[in-house]
Amino acid sequence: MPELPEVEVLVRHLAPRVERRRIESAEVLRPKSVRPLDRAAFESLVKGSVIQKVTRRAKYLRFAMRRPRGGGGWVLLGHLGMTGRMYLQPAERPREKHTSVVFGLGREEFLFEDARQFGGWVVGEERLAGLGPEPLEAGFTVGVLADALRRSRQAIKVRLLDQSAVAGLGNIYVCEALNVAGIAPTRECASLQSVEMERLHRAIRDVLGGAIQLGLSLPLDPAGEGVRDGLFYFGRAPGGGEAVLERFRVYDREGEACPRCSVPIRRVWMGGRGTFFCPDCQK
DNA sequence: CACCATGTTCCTTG
DNA sequence: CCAAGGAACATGGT
Repeated sequence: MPELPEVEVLVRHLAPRVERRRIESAEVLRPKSVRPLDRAAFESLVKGSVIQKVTRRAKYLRFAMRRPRGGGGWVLLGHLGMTGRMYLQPAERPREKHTSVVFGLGREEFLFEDARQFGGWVVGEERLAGLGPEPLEAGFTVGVLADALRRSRQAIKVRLLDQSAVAGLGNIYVCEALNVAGIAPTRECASLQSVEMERLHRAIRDVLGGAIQLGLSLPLDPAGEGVRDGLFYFGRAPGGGEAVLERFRVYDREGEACPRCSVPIRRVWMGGRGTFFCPDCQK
């Protein structure tokens, strides 16, 4: 479930486990998962490099790398796409069938697995150009949001999805934030009043911040027993149980009662995606 | 079999 | 230049 909160939780999980470690070997099992280099060039670039720092920008994981023996620094971006996962496991454990890229860290392997192959690794950070502000940083003020929306005639749902006004929201959290803000997804950006802008600004921060807190509160890698670390099973109880935690107010809840006014949630098609909202309290 | 899916990029059309 | 819409990517779940 990789939108900003899931990536943030993953970064915080991975950083202390991989920073300062040297990648002893690199194996690209699916060439599609690395760009712009081919498999061999990517492997030789990565091999021997040290992961210095792992941070997040929008939905990207940013790995600050350094070549061995005083060599130069470079940047590797990871993106999870729709189904990507990154985790560590003992080197002797069999790899999941969709394992795409493997970094050998001695007794452990750092794996990138991606069934649909929409994600992958990118050398360099050109992809970060053009991204809007980080919604949880101090620089993301109501004024910044208002400036990004004021002149747009697009529907607010579509604009928030495209990463240039605000970075990191995906289909789920756009629906959630608009519900919390009480704004219909079909509203033209330029029509938002300043009170609505303030509600939206707060809603974006609250929804993303709350999801991060939830993610951080869940146990990851319980006893190392799972093949994966459970990070992307937010909606389920730890250990792979079936109990689904109450997470979303409107996303994937067509026909269910709006948590605020109990009117059935509706689903429409916008920006090429299913869009969930309350027809009564989102105006 | 049909339809849906957390993302991004590219292309066409208006 | 902007906006809208669709397709593509490849696979799995219901």
